[in-house]
Amino acid sequence: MADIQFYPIDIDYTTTIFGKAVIRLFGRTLDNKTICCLDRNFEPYFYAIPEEGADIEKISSKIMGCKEDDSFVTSIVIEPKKTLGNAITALKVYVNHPKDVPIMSRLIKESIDGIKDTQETDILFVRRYLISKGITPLMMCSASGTIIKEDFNVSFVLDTEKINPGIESIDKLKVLCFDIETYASEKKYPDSRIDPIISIALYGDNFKKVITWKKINTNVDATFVNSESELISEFVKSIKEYQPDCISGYFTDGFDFPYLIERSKVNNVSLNIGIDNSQPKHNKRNLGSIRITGIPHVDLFKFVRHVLRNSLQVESNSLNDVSYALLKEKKLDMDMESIGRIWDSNNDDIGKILEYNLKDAELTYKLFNKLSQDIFELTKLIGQQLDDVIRMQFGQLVEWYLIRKTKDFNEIIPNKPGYSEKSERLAHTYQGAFVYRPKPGLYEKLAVFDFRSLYPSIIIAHNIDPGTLSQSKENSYESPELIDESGKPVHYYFNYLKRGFIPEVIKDLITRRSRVKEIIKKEKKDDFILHARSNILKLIANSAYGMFGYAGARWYSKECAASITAYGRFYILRSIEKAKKDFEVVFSDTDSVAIALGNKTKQDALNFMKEINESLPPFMELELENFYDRGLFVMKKNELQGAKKKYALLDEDNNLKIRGFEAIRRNWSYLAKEVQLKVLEIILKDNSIEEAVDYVKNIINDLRKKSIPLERAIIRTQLRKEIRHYESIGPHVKVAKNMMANGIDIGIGTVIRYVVTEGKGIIRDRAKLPEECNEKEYDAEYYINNQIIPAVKMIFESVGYSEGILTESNEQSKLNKFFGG
DNA sequence: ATCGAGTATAA
DNA sequence: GTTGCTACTCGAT
Repeated sequence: MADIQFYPIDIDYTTTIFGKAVIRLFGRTLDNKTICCLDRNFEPYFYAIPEEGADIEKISSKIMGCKEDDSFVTSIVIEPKKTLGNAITALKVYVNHPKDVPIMSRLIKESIDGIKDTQETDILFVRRYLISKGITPLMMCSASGTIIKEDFNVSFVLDTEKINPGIESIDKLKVLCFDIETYASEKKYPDSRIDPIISIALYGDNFKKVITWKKINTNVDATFVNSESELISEFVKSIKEYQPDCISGYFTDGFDFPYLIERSKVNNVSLNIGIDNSQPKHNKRNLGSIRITGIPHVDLFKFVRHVLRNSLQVESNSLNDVSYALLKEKKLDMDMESIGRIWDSNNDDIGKILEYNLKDAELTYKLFNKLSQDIFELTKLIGQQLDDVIRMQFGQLVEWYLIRKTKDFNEIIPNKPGYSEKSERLAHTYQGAFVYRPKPGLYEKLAVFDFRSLYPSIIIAHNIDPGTLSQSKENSYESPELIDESGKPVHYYFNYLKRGFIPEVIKDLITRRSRVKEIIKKEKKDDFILHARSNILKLIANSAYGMFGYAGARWYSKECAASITAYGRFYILRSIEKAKKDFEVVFSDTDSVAIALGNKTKQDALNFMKEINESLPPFMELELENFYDRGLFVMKKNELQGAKKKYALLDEDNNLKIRGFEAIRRNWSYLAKEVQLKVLEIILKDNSIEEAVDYVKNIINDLRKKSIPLERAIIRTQLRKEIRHYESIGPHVKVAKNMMANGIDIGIGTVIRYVVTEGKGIIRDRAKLPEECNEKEYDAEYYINNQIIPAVKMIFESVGYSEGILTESNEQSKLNKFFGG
């Protein structure tokens, strides 16, 4: 008998020759040994819900007799459970093997009278194991059992009798990052069936290596082998020697691993990097992801795209842009078009490829270290596997967080909606947030307040949950009046005597976030990790609201969603009314309100906030977001009224906060964005409209003289659907079609870059790839009339510079003239 | 002019 | 695979 303590890092299951499932927990002991624990004592199960008043004994014995091929029920336990807070009696049906769950569930529903439904039939076995046992990846477990022999790449394997979760967590994983370079013919995307891998770079703790199969002279400390097949073997060998806890890369799900897998097949060489010497596999359930047995595979691209998307200000999620944003470091310059030519030359230029390759692996390694704390936090919060969690989107993260919490509430996890229920739900919408229409113009001395986590705090304060939703007013919170779909005013009621599952769970999230924010405030840290963590908690809490309205969600409830936004409108409108008594209200959006101080003091503003807070229920709070010296609000295009969600603020430290403007939108040219930003800066910081006008005039002149580089004229637009599905062909679709015709691989999500060139006719016919343009081919007049002027026109008009110009006909050309056209 | 499709952003 | 709100361009009519 051996007793050990270890941190589980990766978990999966296999099937014995007797057809039983065995959980395998791969991890590290406290004394840093790599180990594997086998747990044969966990059986898959699901719930069968009997109809009211059904004869449970009789049904149970019928279920026990269910059998189909080699699938069968092993035992049944009658359990008191809850569904949305209501007590029920459920039958916990154990089956022989995870694959039997859907089979037995279907059979029971089809063939046994008195069964209303089955639930929890789609919870994957490993996830089920973690939840049931209370085991959290990266958090210590104690286990006892006997040490047995297995041909795994670990110190020892424990055949576990007992396993229990602990508290302490691992703070560092030994990571190995890698990147591959492949051969490519000119202007062609590499084809994994034909084009070989030419080099692989690895980067870890005190470890770097780059392998290639042509011998050259280079400063890079490279490992030379004789062929691609030796290259792959050397890669495998390096991983086995390094013994990483975790393998990471950038876009390795989408490129490096699929490529390696294909090339190892072509070369007939094994890619057996798994701890059990298995090869990496495409995950059948999560398409486009690659799993390695025993070693979490973290494709950082997935994490960046799913989780950091909103907190990072990047043009794209490419390794280059993300590295620059997070590390202030860029990739090495390399013309990817010439990579094949360099390789074929057989000369020492190949060293450049190796340097470039190694740098990519290094950047990934640095990114991993930068993000690892966040990734670990998220993993522990959600309580699922590292390589699962980094591939989840917010909706899934919230759902799995909730699923894990059901155990504490004895709740049965609701089923996902079927196709017809989902379509039914999709047909229903509800009203969202309130947005105040600002009066255009320049303002001095503003105070901006916002409700701390508005929707989550509303959910907590009013116990909003599908389970507390009640027909009667008695012992209930009454939502503000809202208009239902038939146009009738209604109220919804939420019982406050029942314990709301989701409100309680969200309370936990908010409390955690408050703690993080306190640290940031106290230490005045501009720590990216703390900010991101706070962001993660906020976004997960906010997504919990979104989930109520999402048709595919398990805890969908339109009534809850509609009540939450109704409460939101109620509280913000009430705050606006109150503010109006003493201040001018400038803008408001969902959870924020801005006031102009006028002849009042900051303290007056803070007193207003205090008053509001005294009238709020517990857990809701209005906070000071910041004071601003100046703020600019603009009018809508061709209209005198103010534009919503579009403003620029200058704080007391001279920082600009810009929202909604073209300057921060991707699908405008760099030039227009830069000009708009500069104009906002001159007006807000230097307070000189004339200077801003001069600046724009100069840019327009430069454009006409073509002294602005072509690169500034590039417009970037993302493809949001398959090209063949487009009804209307805009410039970016046209360019995309041309690219397709030239054999360039593009699809949903590709960001298309184009430049509008000179000539006659509609814009799409003049849109070209930047690479296919001459430096001066761009259409200066297009950029003046369709990019620069629209971007700055309403700014100037809003500060009264060319008042009245809007009412004149043909104002475009007039403004054009005004700028010296 | 006006409209629908399409893209993107704020919260 | 979170929601709803808003503003804008381009192409079609």
